[in-house]
Amino acid sequence: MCFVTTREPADDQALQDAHEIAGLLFRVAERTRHVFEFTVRRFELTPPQGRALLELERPCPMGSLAERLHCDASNVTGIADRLEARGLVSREADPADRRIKALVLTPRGRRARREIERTVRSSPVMAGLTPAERATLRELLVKVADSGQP
Amino acid sequence: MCFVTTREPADDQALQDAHEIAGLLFRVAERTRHVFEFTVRRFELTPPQGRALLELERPCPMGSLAERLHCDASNVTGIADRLEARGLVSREADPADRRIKALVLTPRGRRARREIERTVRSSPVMAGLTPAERATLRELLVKVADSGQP
DNA sequence: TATTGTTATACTCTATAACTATA
DNA sequence: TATAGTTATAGAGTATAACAATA
Repeated sequence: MCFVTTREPADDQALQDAHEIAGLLFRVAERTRHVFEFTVRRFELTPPQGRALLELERPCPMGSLAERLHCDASNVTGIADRLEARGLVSREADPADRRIKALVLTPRGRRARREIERTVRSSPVMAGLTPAERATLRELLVKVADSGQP
Repeated sequence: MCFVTTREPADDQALQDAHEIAGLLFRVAERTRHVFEFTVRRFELTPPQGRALLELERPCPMGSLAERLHCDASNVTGIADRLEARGLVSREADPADRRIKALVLTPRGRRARREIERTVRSSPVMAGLTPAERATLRELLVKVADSGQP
């Protein structure tokens, strides 16, 4: 019950799969985004603020943080202002090059970060998979996450 | 070379996998988000505008679109204003209930939507997988995408 | 002169609340 | 009165450009 085309039906199928996977990844990404927004809102944080906090497991110069967040350096000033105003991070000048200011989590910031990370990692997004399926998904996602340019 | 703990080592491993998968999903989601932002910027659209366009494969009342975008209805007014100003959508009042206005893609909006969808679907995110791996990933993502509340 | 971070500006997204038109 | 969409408002994210301090 299957009319085979005259050229590379297997490739066509692979292409179809690729398209569908991209669409699925998009859906899952949207859902992850939504769950993250909901998560950080419980800490009265916006998504960029929450992402900044997650990136600050270790102290990080503001410019480098801008790169990690894929945004202009000038934005980090405002984000850092708001996090600093709430006592979650502090600016610390680099003794060697005083132009550089690193953002450092305060004890309170560390607690918030730990809670957010814990919540994100226990997110319900992949409930409904068996342990074996999760292991397989893990392997495939590692490949996906590592492929291409960051 | 493996000291087994006294209680459910398999469950512990499953839990570890779940945590790692959540982290990986987060990374892949971030990357997908970034690729999408880059994609729609080539059309001089913002991510919410691009997402709105993707949702408008079929005409859709503004309130329903707000639900799909997970935002307040008042935001859709502005997004629709900007898309309409650029000739990508039009508002069409429902003859049966004239409070309802559906957003409808213009021919130009359909072309833009088609291009964006094509670009998203051919995104390089899952390059580096074999056809068999893609098929497996597809199945698992279907489960993930369908599990839990939307 | 080049780099790091800041400030000024403008635009968009977002939620809340008050409003209009329709039902 | 209830609902769909709008408007007003305020806060936040974003990029660009001009700026200060430091190198």
